This record gives sequence, C-alpha cells and structure tokens, in this order.
Amino acid sequence: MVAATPTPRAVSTARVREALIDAALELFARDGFDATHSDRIAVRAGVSPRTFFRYFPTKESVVFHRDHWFMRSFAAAYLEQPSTLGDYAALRKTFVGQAEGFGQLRGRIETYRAAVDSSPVLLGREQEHLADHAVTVSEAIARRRGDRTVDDTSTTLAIIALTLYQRALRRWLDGPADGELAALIDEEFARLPRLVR
Amino acid sequence: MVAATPTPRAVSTARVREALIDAALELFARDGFDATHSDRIAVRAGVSPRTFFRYFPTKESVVFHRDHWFMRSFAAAYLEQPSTLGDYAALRKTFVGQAEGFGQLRGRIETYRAAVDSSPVLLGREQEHLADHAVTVSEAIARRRGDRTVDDTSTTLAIIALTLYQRALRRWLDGPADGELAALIDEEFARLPRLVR
DNA sequence: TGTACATCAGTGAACGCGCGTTCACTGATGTAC
DNA sequence: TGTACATCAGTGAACGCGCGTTCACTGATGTAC
Repeated sequence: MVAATPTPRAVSTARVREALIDAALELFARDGFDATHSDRIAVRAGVSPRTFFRYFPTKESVVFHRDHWFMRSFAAAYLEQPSTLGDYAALRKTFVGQAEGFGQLRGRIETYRAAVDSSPVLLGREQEHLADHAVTVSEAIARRRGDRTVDDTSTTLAIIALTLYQRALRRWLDGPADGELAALIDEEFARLPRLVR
Repeated sequence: MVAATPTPRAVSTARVREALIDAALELFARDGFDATHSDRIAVRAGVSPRTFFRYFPTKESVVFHRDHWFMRSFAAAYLEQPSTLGDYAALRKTFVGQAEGFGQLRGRIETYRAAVDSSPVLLGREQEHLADHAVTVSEAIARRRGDRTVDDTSTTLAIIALTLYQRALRRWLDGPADGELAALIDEEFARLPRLVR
C-alpha cells in the first residue's frame, strides 16, 4: 500500500534528479568542480540550465545527496552489539559490518571521492558531515555505556574510529579493484592498539 | 649583516600585509567568510580595495599565511627524541613540546579557528594542509625508524597523532582561558591506549 | 469514461552580485653617478 | 651631498565571469465531478 506504484510525475522527477547527480559527479570527478559550470551539468542530464536550480539550491549541494550510505543505520547496529564487547571492539565490529557489500558501490564511491577531492569547498562540506557523524557515534557510545551524555573519551573514541574508517576507505580506493573494504577496516582497528603502545 | 635594518619600503609592505591579515581574520571570525567582502578587508586595513589583490591572489589565501606555526620544526624536533622511545611515545613528547608557549598565541588561534569554521572553503583548505602535515609526520616516523619509505603503519600513526592534536586543540579553545594546550595533548595521547583496548 | 479546471515541472530571458583581472596612471622610494 | 633616472607600491576605473534569483509563460499531469 505504502509502496504502491508511484505516479508518473514522481517517477519523472526522480529520474531527472538522479540524472543530475550522476552528471554532476562524473563531471566534477573528471574536470574538477570549478571547471564544471552548472549549465554543463544540466545539459548533460538532458534538461535546461535553469532546471538545475529547481532541484538543488547550489552547485555544491548536488554532491551530498547520496551521502547517507554509511552512517544511516550506524546507531542501531552499534547498539545491537553484545554487551560483552568493550567500546572499541563493538565499534570495530559495527564499522566492519556496515562495510559489507560495498564492493558493488565501488565505482560510485570512486567517482564521489574524486569529485570531493577536486575542490576545497566540497572537502569542507564533507568535513562538516564528518563532524555530524562524530556526534552520532559518540552519542551511541555513551548510550551503550548507559551514560546519559557524551564525555571526552566517547568523543575522542568516535573521532578515532571515524579516522580509521576514512583511512581504510582511502586505502581501499587506492588498492586493487578486488580488495575488500571490510577487511581493511578490520585491519586498521586491529593494528591501532599495537601502534599506540 | 643579514638581519640589518630593512629598507623603509620593506617595512611598509610588511605592515600592510600584517594589517590585511589581521583585518581579514577578525572580520571572517566575526561576520563569516561569505559575508565579508574583499573591499571591507582592504578598507579596514587602511588601503584601497584594489590593493588587497596585490598582496593575496584570492580572498581565501589570506587566512593561511600564518599557518606554519606548529609543523614548521616538527621533523627536526621529532628526530631528536631519544631512541629508547617507541614511535608513539616519541610523537607524544614532540607534540607536547611543540605546544609549549602557545598560551600567548591563544587569542590569535581563537580568531583563526572561528574564521576557518565560518566557511567550508576554508575548512577544506585546512584539510589540504592537514594532509600535507600527515605526509611530513609519516616521513619523519619512517626516517626515525631507519626505513627509507613510509608504510601503512607510519601513515596511519601520523594521521592518528594529528587527530589527537586537533582534538586537544579544540578542547583547549573550548575550555577555560588559563588551560594548558600541552597538558591536553598529553592527556589525549595518554588516554588513547586504554580507549582502544 | 469524459470533460473542466488546478497544479506543477520545465523553460527562457534578463539581471544582481562579488571575485578577480586588465589597463593606465601617480607619487614615493631606491640607486647610479 | 646633490641631481637624474629607475623601480615599484598604491590607486581608479572598467570589465569578464559564473552562480543563483526573479518574472512570466507553456504544456503536461493530476483531480473533481
């Protein structure tokens, strides 16, 4: 019932939206953010230049409309970890688990990465999102501990976990095409305790 | 001889440059980067709008002309650490040492922080600089180990160390005015091994 | 099922805005003799 | 020390450029009866 056939109009706008996102990410990744004018994105997506700004308020914003992959279900997954695990082990298992099946998305993630890396504006926006994610993670840590609020250690731990994840993601994208992101995340988490001894 | 009295002209340009940097950082911090037009910066610094772009190629670039504080002498200081220390302990001592005497700079660092936080472009530029710093640190780690090139662990360790430093810096700026940055850095480094166990 | 009206996606054209550039000039500082 | 010329910091004015907005319209889709 809820997922009944959407109206033709809704299908059409969704298609245009996807086409604009695809066009933008591909052009940003290939030519760079600054060298890609908004007109080009629209033309490539098969709509008029004016239409771009009906869908997205700014040229930047188009990049982050698929960014909810990883953190979407983080808190729920984290809180389901067995209580016998410490914070760090639970984080490790959760991040590894979230990365399952990322192989299929590799092409998209590569394009996204190249697009974001092409411009300081996009890097900065990503940084803002990362700060939000750090809040999400640290709140989950505090909650699983039974604390009512975050403290310095939950925040630091959240930032460290996200840093390890980001590092693994970079290594994955720089590595062979058949590499496993989940394995690299697990490796980073496994290695850190020895590195900081 | 080398540090003889500089010519009046050199003194004058240095003064203009400093005035432009001060004006820009204060206005960015107070009103935000986007709301601060380049004309305003120039007027506040006491020169004509046109002159701003004689000193700086873009509105952004003015922010990062004092950014070499911390990492300037990092490699040298790191390589002087006693060889009895492990990588992590040596990093800890070096970062703590670099932070000595930062109390005097607190006002400036606060302004810089607020300025950068006011805009994604500046956040992104800072991120690019951080990536450079990570290379510097990881190369220093490898060199002190006696390795010819960096490997995954030296890079990860460098990123982690910089993350701890950044975290301590934020806590310092958010904390009481008489707080000690060096103490907070030391605390973050001391705490991490227990957090990731 | 068919008609009449409402809504809304897409478009065109013109424009405001602030960054950064280009060209041409002035007057002060620096240098050669 | 004094004069003649070269250099260079500062400025004014005009402009190119691309993002994002505003206004006015068209035609297709959706809805009420």
